[in-house]
Amino acid sequence: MSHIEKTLIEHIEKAFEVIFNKNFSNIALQETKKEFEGSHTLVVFPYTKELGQKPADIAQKIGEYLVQNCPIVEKFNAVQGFLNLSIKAEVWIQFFDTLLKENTKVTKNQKVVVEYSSPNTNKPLHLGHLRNNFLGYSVAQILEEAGYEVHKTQIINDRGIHICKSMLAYEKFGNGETPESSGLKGDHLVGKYYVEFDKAMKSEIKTKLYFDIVELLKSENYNKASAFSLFQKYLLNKNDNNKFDSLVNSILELSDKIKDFRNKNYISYTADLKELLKEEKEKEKIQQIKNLQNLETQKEELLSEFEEGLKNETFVMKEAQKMLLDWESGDEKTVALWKKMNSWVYEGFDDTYKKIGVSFDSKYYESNTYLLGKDIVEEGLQKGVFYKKEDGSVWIDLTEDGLDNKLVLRSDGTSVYITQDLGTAELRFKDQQMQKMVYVVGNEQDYHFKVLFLILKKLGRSYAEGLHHLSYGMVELPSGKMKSREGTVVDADDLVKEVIELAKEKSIEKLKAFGTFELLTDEEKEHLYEIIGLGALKYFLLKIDPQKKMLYNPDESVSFEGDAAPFIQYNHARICSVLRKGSEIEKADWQNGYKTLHPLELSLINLLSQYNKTIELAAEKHAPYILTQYIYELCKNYSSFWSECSIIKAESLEATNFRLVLSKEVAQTIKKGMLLLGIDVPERM
RNA sequence: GGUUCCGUAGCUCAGCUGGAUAGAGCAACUGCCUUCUAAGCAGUAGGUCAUUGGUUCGAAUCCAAUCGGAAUCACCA
Repeated sequence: MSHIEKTLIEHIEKAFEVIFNKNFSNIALQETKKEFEGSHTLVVFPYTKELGQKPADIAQKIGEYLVQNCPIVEKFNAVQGFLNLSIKAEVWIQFFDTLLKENTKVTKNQKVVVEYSSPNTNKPLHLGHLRNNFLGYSVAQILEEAGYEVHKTQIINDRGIHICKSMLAYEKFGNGETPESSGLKGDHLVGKYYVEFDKAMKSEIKTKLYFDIVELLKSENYNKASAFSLFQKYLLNKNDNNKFDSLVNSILELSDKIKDFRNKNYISYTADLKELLKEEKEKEKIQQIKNLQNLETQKEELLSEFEEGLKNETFVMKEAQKMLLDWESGDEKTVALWKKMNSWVYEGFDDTYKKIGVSFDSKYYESNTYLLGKDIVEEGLQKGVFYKKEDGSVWIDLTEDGLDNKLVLRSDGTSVYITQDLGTAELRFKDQQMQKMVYVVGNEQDYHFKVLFLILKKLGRSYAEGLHHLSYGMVELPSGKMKSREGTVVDADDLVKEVIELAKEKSIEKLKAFGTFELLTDEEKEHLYEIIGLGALKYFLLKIDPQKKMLYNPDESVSFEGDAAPFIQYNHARICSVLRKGSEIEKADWQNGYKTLHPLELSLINLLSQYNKTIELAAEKHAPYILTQYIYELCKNYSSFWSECSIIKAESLEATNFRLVLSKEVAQTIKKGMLLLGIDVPERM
């Protein structure tokens, strides 16, 4: 709380006591809305009951008292139950002066581990990873600014069936290709073979027979017997047993039901459910349509299960699964290939991380941690937190906490995802001794982390209370979700390149217009395009509340105007420009000599004073978007100030000096804040 | 079906620990570069805050129900 607020609150408490003979302890002020005069507002409604007077009267009386007795209050206005207070200009100027001198950075004496990025090593990073990376990096920076000791880390998913797919395809079709020979970035090369695998699997699956079966199952005019005979033939080809029998049976039964339902109720596909809903009539019909839709959804689900099942029966898939087993048993050749391809991927990732300006203090690999956690399972069993089923699998009952029963160890004694994460959390704590830990992971894992944290709590881990899942929504395209299989992913490297190119285009004409083009070396220009392009992209991704899914429209691209990074960077560059010009100007004692304060100057001082509070809030909520809002607000105010108030040619030397100092402070705050977002700001643009 | 999250201007989003006439940006329209960088400034227009009910002096905000959308509920990771 600022000195001004404190003084006001003290006097308001006093006023209540003197005028009404009442004591109120937790008095809160709020910012005055722009349309009204003043900077601080007391809302008096909460006190009306106790005081038994009209809100406007209370406001009036307290206002009068404050003007008389509180030395910092200049004047007031009372609108209904709102008492708006104006503070004297010299108080603001003095306040600003102390603001410049004070250094309020406090240390929290706590360590936070921030985990983010966590990619798979079978394909390159995409737009979703960018959101994750920018968020994680920025949250780490903000926590550090708020006084925490921060350790940035990631866990790399470097093992599993997905990597084996790339490896297998590489073995089959790679012909010894390398990043050097192909000119491809390592992660893109490996990603290419991941796609190759998918192609191979699909071509294996796309036999006429397969199509016939699926088509038959999808349609409603099937012949049950022929469906079965086709199906048997297909499976015979695959030399497999008839484990799909029941699945196919269910699908056929559902088809029957749907057909039946249609015939009985005469429902047509064309019935417009939404129209009916709007008019709220024909409720019966609506219900029927819903029932039908329900059946159809069920059928679709079974069908996709069937198709997935068929994929697992392909030769390539079997081979990939064998490869995984080989890897797990430490087969030399497999491990060597795995190492080689992973190293390509890491090189590619490092390039990308470097380009986008994120970094890590440590890395964990799942190949090292996937066996962890079994001792915790043992501990849990002893403590009675877990229980064992007859088949040897270990579970935890979370039904009392509103969750389900959850498996923590397979019946064959191997780890599952959550076992690993338990073990990894324990390992992290051993390594870092942190009080808090932030996992930056997509919201499809909300349930997983709920369970994870709950288990650690039940096991009595000291660090369990400090665990936080920073869950963020998926990045979607106008066409819907990004799917690598359908080729609708936005590749991180491509996007970064595009956005820098775009920045270059826009910048060149601007630079020429401002006469800056000749002042910069080619190297400086390239750097400028990069920080503008990347800045725009980062800001675009960070300014949205993480928990919301966000829409990325490639056609509209990333914004360079308005609420966007270039506008903020532009303000910084502009200030630097005026500061260069102002450095020649004679000094003057603005602290005592500058008496009148423009409303925009006042609000700038006010905003600058809120920096620490903003960081604190952003750190507490793990929310960089709170910081983007603050910086944008600051810039908008400054921009208005810029066009309203002349700096170099101000009305007095004191005014010029004051405005130069004010501008410098704004520029520094912009720079500091933007760096916490991972965005650099230029001195010329 | 259970759980969680979301629904605010044509579009993308703020506001949600209850307070004044619900705010920005984009897109549209009007002005403003002979003056510190116009990636800007000033303005116009655009809203049933999904719906209904409740709590309250006061609800976009809190509670309940309903409607829409998403995620999740694997001996996958």
